[in-house]
Order: sequence, then C-alpha cells, then structure tokens
Amino acid sequence: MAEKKPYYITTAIAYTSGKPHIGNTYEAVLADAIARYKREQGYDVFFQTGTDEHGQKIQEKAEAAGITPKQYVDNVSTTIKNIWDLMGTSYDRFIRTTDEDHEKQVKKIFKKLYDKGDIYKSEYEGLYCTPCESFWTQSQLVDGKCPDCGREVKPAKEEAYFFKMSKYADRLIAYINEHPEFIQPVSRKNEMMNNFLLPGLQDLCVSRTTFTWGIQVDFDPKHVVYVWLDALTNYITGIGYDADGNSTEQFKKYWPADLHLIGKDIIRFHTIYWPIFLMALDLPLPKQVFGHPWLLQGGDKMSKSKGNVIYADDLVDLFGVDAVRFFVLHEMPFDNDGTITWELLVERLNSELANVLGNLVNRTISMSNKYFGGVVKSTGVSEEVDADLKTVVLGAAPKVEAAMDKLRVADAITEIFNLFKRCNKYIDETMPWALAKDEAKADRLAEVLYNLTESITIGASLLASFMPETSKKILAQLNATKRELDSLGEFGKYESGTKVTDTPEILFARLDVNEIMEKVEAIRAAQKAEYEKENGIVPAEAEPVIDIEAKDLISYDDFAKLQFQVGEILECEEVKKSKKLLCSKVKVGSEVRTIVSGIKLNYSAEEMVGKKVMVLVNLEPREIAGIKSEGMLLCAEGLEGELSLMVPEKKMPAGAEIA
RNA sequence: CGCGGGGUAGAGCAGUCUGGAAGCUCGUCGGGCUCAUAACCCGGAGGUCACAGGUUCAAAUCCUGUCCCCGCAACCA
Repeated sequence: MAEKKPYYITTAIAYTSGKPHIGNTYEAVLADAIARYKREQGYDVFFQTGTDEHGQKIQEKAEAAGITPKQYVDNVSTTIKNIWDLMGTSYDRFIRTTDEDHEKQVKKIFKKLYDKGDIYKSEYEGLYCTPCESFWTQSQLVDGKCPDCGREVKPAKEEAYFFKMSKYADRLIAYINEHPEFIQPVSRKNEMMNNFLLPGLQDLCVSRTTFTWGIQVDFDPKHVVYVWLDALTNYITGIGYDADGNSTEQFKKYWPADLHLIGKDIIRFHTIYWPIFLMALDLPLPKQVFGHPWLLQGGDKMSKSKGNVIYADDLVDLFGVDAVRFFVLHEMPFDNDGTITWELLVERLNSELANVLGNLVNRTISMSNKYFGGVVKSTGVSEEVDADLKTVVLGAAPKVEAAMDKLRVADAITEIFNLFKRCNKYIDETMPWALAKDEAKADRLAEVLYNLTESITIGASLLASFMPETSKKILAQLNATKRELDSLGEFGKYESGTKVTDTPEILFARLDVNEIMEKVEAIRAAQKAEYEKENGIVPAEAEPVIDIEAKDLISYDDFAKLQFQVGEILECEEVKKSKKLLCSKVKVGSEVRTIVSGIKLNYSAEEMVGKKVMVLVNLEPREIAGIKSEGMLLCAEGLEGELSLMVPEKKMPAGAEIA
C-alpha cells in the first residue's frame, strides 16, 4: 500500500479572553469536518487547534479577577478545549501559546530573525499615559487626554523591536500572483494586494515593554514578544519546528500546511505577515489560507448584557451535538456571512433531521421488522424505478467529493440529504405497504427494503465526517458497517440476510418552537444575571445610580477657565457617512457657531432645532469628519450610553453665561 | 469621496466569477398515501431578481450611476 499522503490543517488559535460563542466554535467544527473527510479520503491528517494566551488584555483581566494571568488562561483555555471536545472536534494537538515547547521556539525564532537582521531595535513613538502605561494615538485621545483615565498624556518614545516587512514584499507579491489558490475565497486576494501589499508594507512592531504577560525576549528581558509573532508561529512549533535546524520528523512530514482555516478578519495576518515570517525563516509557505465568513446572530447585536449571546454548550443541551454541527456546517454559505437564531435551528432540525433523515431511517427499519422480522434480503427482483434511486445514491459520493475539494462543506451536506430525500420518494414510488398485501410480491418487497437499507448505509457513511455520532447510530441500527469512501461507487454491498435492530431509536425528535423558546428565555435570563453579577450591576429595581471614577480635585481657577453659555440650535443636519454625528448651527450671543456632536443615535436633526442647550464655548476648535467644530454641546450619559442634552430649566436667552 | 458585506416569492437563502427558459428550504393552498416522528410523496399560488441607464440576439449575471440595509474602522469637543 502506498504511503498515505500527509494533510496538515489548522484553525486559528482562539484568544483566551473569554468563553467562545457559537461563531468561534463554528471554525473548529468546520475544520473538524474537513479533517475527518480528508482522513476518510485516506490522507494522513494532522489537525491542530488551540489557544492564544498572551497579551495585555489578558494581564488586565487577570488582575481584575485577582488571579495570576496563568491561572486566568488555564481556566479559559480549559473552557475552550471542553467546548471543542463537546463538539466532537478530532484535533491531533491542542496547542497553547503558554506551552513550554512553543515558548522556547518563539524565543529562538525571535533571536534567529534578530541575528539575521530582519528584526531591529528602534523606537515606537506615540502619546504616553504614565499611570496607565499605555500608548495612544492622537485620534484615540479623549479631550486630548488618556481615554482610560482622563489624565494628561505626553509624547514619548518606547524602545521596541521591529520586523522588516518591506524586505520581503516583492517576493510575497510574486508568490501570491503565481499561486492564485493561496488566498481563499479569491475575492480576498485583491483586497490584500490593493490595500496592503501594493501601497507598501510598514515594518511591524514585534515587541512590547508596556506589559509583561508574554514570551520574554531572551537577550533583552524587558521586552516581550508581541502578539502575531507569538501566535502565528504556533502552526510550526506545534508540529515540532526547531529554529536551530533540529526539527522533528513530524515537522518535515507535515510542513508546509495544506490549509489554514481562519476567520475573514485575520486574513491579512495570515496572508501577509505569516508568509513573510516564514520567508525570513527560509520555510515554505502554507498551500492555502481560507478566510471563512462569520456566523452572525440574527436580530439584536450580540451582547452579554442583553443575555443573547449564543453558546455552543447551550445549543448542545437543547439540540444535541450533531444537530448543532449540522446547522453550523449546513447553514453557512461559502463566502457570505450566515445567520443563526434559535428559531431557525428548530426549523432546520425539524425539517431536515427529524422529517427527512430520522423518519426515513425509522420507517425503513419499521417496515423490515413488520414484514420480514427485521431480516433484510436481496432477492434481485428489480424494477425500473430502482435505476434512478441507484443513480442518485451512487452519484452522491462524487458530488460530495467535488464540493469538499472546493471547501464547500455546506454543499456537500446538501448532496447527502438529497440522497435521503430520494429514498423517501422511492418509498412512495414503490409503496411497500401495498406490496405487503400481495404474497406473490414478497420478493419484490424484500428487494425494495434491501435497496433502501443499502442506500441509507451509503448515505450514513458519507455523513460520518459531518455528523459522526448520527452516522454511527444509523449504521448500528441497520447492523451495517461503515463504507470506505472509495467503495461508495458500488451498490449492493450490504450483506443480504442481515437483521436490523428491532427497536429503532428516534434519531431526532421533532421540537416545538414555543417550548424551545421558553427554555431560551431561561438561558438568557441566567446569562444576563451572570453578567450583572460579574460586573457588579445591581438589577434596576429602584432607579439605578451611576458611579464613575473620581478625577483629581481642581482649583476654582481651573474651573474658571471653562466658559459655558446657553446656545440656541438654529439649524441641524446629519453628517453624511457618519453613524453618530449631527452638525448644528448654534447661536451663542450674536455669534453663530458650527458644532459637531455625536448624538445622532439619541436625537434627530429635526428635533434639535430650536433647543436651547449648554455649550462649552472656549474649547479649541477641532476638525471632525471634515467639519470644523467650534465648541461642545454638553450631555449626560446614562447606563446604556444614552444621551440627554443639558438644557436650562427656565427660559434663557442664547448667550447667557452658565457659571 | 475610509474598508468591506448585502438588497432575488411572506421568511431565510442559492444562483452573479464562466450571460442563454428564475431555483432551494420553511410557510401557504390543493391533492395522494398510511410504512413512519401529524411524517412522507405530488401539484399550485406567490418574484418588474433595490432603482435608472448602457453593452448584447440574449442580463439577476457584464459596464456606468443612484438609493437603502448591515458589519468594521473612524468619530462621539
């Protein structure tokens, strides 16, 4: 037997900032389906997934929780792994960026690239807030001050290491042009080329000194390796890459990867930075990067505070693993974002899984039991109608293969279900219950049931990569063995005379939407309560209060610097292409000023006109969305970020001073 | 003129690259059947394929322009 061809597939590693929602989980399931299918095809598959555990955000979250960063990521990583396991993902390695072997290699890689001259030391310039130890760009500042604490920032430089991206840009452009299959879907290729590669790449900052939770740079200990160099290299460290040239046999076998499966948001990092890092390491590039679309929730925006985040484990509780796998794999189009809602899931489960598949298996087995004591025998009494059934059934495997070659997983599943639908139709065409009434037709009846059993066996075998548990259950009920993919071109391998189970189990029970939605409400309430508990929000029974962080005391002189006046809104219009901005003409005394405010979500342009509002008038003008804004309208901000303009309680003329 | 995705039957979507009778699932209406999970099978109704131009023998599909929705980014003085 020929040596099995290697196939190396990875998912992006999940960031350990919290529990992954169903959209994150989708990627792992998608990768799993592809990995399983490749195994069925006879490849020697290595499937790697894992968690990305370093960075400032994690350090902060751990501090807030009063635990060490390591404890924090241990928790979250375990949660993620448990969900991947729950979904039945058949990964070969679950790598963590805190794994010792990974950290060791990242240090070596950093050093190697430094020695080579691709990484150099320079300075990162920006505006620095000392208490927060953070750099900000001009545009991130609030009132010219730190957006986090509101204190002064000052221009500062931080020592940092940079990677010379530009050095490899031409090589990468050539590579992408010569390998049109490298970036999938292809529409993304132009985006990368036009927006990033062709305009010229900037050198990438690859170290930080502002936090410590990361992989330390050996030869310069105050630096930690910054994000992408750490995270992306998991794809090679996980299979045994060694920067000193002592890579494992496993690495030599599997690298370059056949497929990096990632979300469409991080395509840039995987098709530009990652290939360039590899070039710098003199390693071949991965064969394909597929940026899959997002699985979005319908309706409301997903947010924990509303309790409407959909998690895999909740779904599994209500529907079972395979139903959830089926849904995310089947409902996701190839390059558009897909939608998931509880109602949609119930509908799919009822129509496809319960009605088409479950019921088919059930009725077939029931008839075998009823008419032949469960024994399925081929008698060879065929009729014309059998031909089309066989054509459809035998045609399924090649169609699935064609779809999978293009990573069209949803289409592959559709093909399998077409097979099952054809079987249901076949039952109506042959009417076994009618045959059963005529003793002379017993052999024909047996043949019909044999054909059905054989067809379902083939369908169930194809289903194994996508719904492994269901596949097993069906085959067990039929007392059949799973077919290899390359034997699915032959009809009639089900052993004649085999006895099927006499107690067929319901594979998928039909669900009632209303009952499910009641349970969903309970899940939402629990989620919301948990969120409020975590964030110390008291449920709003009485009127809620808001506490904000206290600022430093100011002198009266400080206060006196601010000049407030009553302004009358003469005109107001929406700022085009902006979601939040309104542009008002405000009469302050005899002067009319233009003021841009981010209040469109709370006030319409029409209702603004005529209002008398509180204006900070001696604020230095600033350009916003291309409009020079001369002052600031003052608002109070509520719990949900809703805004209320400050208006004088009694009638006041425009220009009246507020003090 | 920030980037991107989208607008196809009541709902959710495919089809657009590579022009050639508008399709799938759900719902709805009618019929069939009774082996089965009130399921399964057949048939019907329902669409100016966002709008306006253009190319073509032929446009949902290609070109130009416009409108609307949704993400992200920016911004929220």
